[in-house]
Amino acid sequence: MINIKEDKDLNILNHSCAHLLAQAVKHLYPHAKFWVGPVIENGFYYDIDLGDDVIKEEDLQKIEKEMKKISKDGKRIYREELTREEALEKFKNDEYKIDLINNMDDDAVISCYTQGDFTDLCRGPHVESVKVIKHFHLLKVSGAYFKGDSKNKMLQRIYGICFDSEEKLEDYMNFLEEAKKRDHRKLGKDLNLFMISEYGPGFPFWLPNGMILRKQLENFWYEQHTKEGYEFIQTPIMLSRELWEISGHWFNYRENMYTSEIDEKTFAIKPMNCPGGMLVYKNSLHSYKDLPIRCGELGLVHRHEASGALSGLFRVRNFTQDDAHIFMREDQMESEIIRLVNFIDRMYKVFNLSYHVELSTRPLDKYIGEIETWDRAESILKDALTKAGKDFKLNPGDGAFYGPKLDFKVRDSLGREWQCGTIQLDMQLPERFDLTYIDQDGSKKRPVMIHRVIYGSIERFIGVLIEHFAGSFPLWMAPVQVNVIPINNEYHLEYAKKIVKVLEENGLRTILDDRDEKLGYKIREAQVKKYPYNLIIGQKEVDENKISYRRHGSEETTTLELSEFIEKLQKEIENKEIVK
RNA sequence: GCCGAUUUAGUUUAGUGGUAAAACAGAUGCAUGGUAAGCAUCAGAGAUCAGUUCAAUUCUGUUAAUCGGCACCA
Repeated sequence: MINIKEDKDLNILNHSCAHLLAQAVKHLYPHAKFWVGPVIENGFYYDIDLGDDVIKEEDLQKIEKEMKKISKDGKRIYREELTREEALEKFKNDEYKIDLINNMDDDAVISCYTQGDFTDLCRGPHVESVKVIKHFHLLKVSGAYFKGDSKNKMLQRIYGICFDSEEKLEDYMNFLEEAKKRDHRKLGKDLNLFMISEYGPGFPFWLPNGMILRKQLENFWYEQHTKEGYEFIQTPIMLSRELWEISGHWFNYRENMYTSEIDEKTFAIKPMNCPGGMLVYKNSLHSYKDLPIRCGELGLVHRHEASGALSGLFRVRNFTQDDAHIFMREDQMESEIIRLVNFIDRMYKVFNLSYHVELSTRPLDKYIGEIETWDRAESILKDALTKAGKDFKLNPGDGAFYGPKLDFKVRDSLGREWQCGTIQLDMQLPERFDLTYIDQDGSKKRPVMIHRVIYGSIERFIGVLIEHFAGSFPLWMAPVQVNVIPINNEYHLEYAKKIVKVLEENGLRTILDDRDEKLGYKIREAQVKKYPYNLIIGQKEVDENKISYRRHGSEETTTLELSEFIEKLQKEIENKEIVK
């Protein structure tokens, strides 16, 4: 997929297209005022103040038409440089542009671009003429807070994208269509993986097929973490308010927490697993020799997410974090983080997921602890990443309130990024809970702690996997692994049943399609349901005592001895193969 | 939570100010031997609460959920 922001030519073209959009909007809505119109990965947008007017989806066509008209007219685009005073004078009736000018550095070059009857304050560069802006499409319209702050008023934002050929534009539109087909919400319904009831917005229900995915992921997780030296716990869903006051959640995370009164005391349902983990650590004394302690928990958390934020399995109100807390000595931090980064990399490779890492640093306002502690924690994370040989993007101010973090972001089918894994250094909780270990010299020392998840949430991770595999899961995860279809129930059912029995005895999730239907009908359904292996059992197979299979997505038929077939599948499962 | 849109059967869609149409899925019967939809019958629907109207699924508003964004975030 093309990243418009990073493609130099397309970047300029899209930026010019944003100006073209603004010009067209100005023609149709003369009172419109413009904030900013930047280029983004998927095109561009422009934020517009239309007063009481509202642009609706159907108005986009009208605006597009006006844009085409202006483009055809083919005016040149002129650059002009201004002094600050000239600029303030020129845009004196436009509070948005004045705001921009006033926020520019003293030595900034102030320039504006003019095309026909439209002038916009802009750094540029731009294409030389509006006539080269031809292959574009306005995609959506939405509200967007002025300066990205929900306390400010809402402007109207129009999104669009522009290419240098009609063909590329069409390709992109086709890509959007294709992406819709792998939307996990649609596939979740089609494949009976999960459901969300209107009685519980954001609270997913897992259906039998989805449960198998979950179970496989959980088993794999336990297996890998055991190998990595983790031990496992389970802490309560609900704990009393005092605990959340100690942890800081009560003051920093209260609006996202569900609470309840029990025996006249306030309890909160856990939005995070850490405080419970702290209590477990404190349950016994620890020697320096025992560190690092890696303590895992598949913990079900509840968070009151804003209604507008909910989205399928990607953003829900209860989810299971594949959490772990690692308690260690300061001298163990770096090696432990490097080890973790590599562990996460290994886990994602199994799913063939690509990702990138971001380092999120101290939030500007909502944080606990000392700035020096934060700085130290941030530099430890940075150094560990560098030593692990990972590139990363800096995400200033995006850390959790208790510490900086490394975020592992995975893309969905539409190119949107979702945070899955995260490594968060917490230099606050050990302090707040007065965690200690006994050092070599018998003195009490404070351990440092990491919170980390790899899947992030099992819910979100499954959502990503559904889209990533378009519902055709690797054999080891697939809810149904083998579908057995006898051609004629009268003659082949008995043999088919025998095969099903052997497959099941060998641990393969098998179903028998013995419905009284024509073969073509059953084959079609097998394809639609994306069963990985479909066995067709007819006279030939009965006579030769063999099986014939067709792999999902292929039209080839292969005939094998049953034992060979089982061996092949077991190998595919064992290796967690991804068949493309 | 904010801006905008949407809501018809289990699913996907049509249509209408006066009896709501279909495909797939479901039930029943018939048909069915080689790789993507056999036939017939049956059953099943306008989210919510109001308003306008002789009459509302259709118009207006409400609430809810969902979708696209924003803000927030795993």
